[in-house]
Amino acid sequence: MLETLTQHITNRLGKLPDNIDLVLPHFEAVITKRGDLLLQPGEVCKHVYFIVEGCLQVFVTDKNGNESTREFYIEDQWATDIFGFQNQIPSAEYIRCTEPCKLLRIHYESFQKLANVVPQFAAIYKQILEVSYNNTVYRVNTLTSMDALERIKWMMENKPKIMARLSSKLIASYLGISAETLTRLKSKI
Amino acid sequence: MLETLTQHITNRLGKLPDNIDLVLPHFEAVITKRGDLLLQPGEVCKHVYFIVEGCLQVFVTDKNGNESTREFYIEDQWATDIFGFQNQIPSAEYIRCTEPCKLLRIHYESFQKLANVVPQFAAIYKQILEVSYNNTVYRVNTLTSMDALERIKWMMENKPKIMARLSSKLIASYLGISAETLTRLKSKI
DNA sequence: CCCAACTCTTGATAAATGTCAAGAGTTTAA
DNA sequence: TTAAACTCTTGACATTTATCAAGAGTTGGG
Repeated sequence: MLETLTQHITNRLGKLPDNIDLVLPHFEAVITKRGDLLLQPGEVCKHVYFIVEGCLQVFVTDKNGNESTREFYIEDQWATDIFGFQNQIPSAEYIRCTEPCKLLRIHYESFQKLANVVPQFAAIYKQILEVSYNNTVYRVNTLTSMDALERIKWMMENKPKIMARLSSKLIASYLGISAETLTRLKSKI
Repeated sequence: MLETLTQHITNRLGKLPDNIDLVLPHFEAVITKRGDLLLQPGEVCKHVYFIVEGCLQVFVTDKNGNESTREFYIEDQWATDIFGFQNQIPSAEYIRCTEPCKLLRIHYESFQKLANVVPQFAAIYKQILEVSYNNTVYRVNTLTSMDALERIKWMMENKPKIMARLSSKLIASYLGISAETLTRLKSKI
């Protein structure tokens, strides 16, 4: 599994950093089942997860227990509750495996150490932070400026893999609509 | 105006950095009128703005021309379209002064130079990026998991200054509802 | 200081989306 | 392999929110 991570780092930096051996030992393999929870509200998020295989759903629940998905992460991506992680404060979110997963996780202390000691690691973190922020900004703008049908079309164009891979219920929870509305509107396209 | 920025930097770093004189000369004062646009969709965002006095609205428009506000920024905050700025690509957003403003702006080239040369500047940027990302994550979660009334209450508790300062129309555009709905629901609290 | 332009509120109505229910199809885990 | 648990779709209906309109109040730039 570490080869996947090595490849990911190489791709991001353009070359294999010579200090890669400082980085890899800090990662621990985790094998999960479908439905496993990696984080629950109130819990302090101790890890950042790199996805070798599988899919993670980051979500919250409302007063009625309905789930709203903030983001899905798949192969070659990183998932965590960044703010809770960086500040080591209780999270408001769940992280769940939507399918059996092969993950590599790095603990808070290791992460901070690498970020301070290995400039390439800090650089990758900054890259990911900027892209994540941008994605979330985009998401706010789609949620406030598009109706349900437009958001569905947006997702089909911009997240076709996610759209094809996950159940309607999960997709609907990402789009901020009910599963029934998703079914009905899809037939109008 | 530069004193305000100096104070801001001191507050964030805990002390006045000794290389502050490397930083300040890169900032240029901008005085605006109510309604002035600092950025329009399609334009490449060349500056980051520090608000000494006033309020900036970052928003998009939908197919009908309705405005959706992504964020309001007030005194002692920074505003820009970070992704468009960092990648120097055309923006999708507007930035507008909701009132006459006193701003300090820093140009893209200067910003990159300082981020590379002055570690404290890079640190503040990282801080702001993390907090901005967190705010936006929170915003996605409120937009998808709360109804209009809950979002209004959330805003009254979490953004009371913004709520008191801006018109209903602007508040509504931030909450993702019409101004009429805001009026009606406010009377139910 | 004044008036045109904006703002807030309220009503009537329309449109979008949610909720509940039920049946057929599909998947999963023992 | 099979039963139980999900999933998808559709219908009927309820609820939320938007839209359009109009009048009273407020404001800010000349």
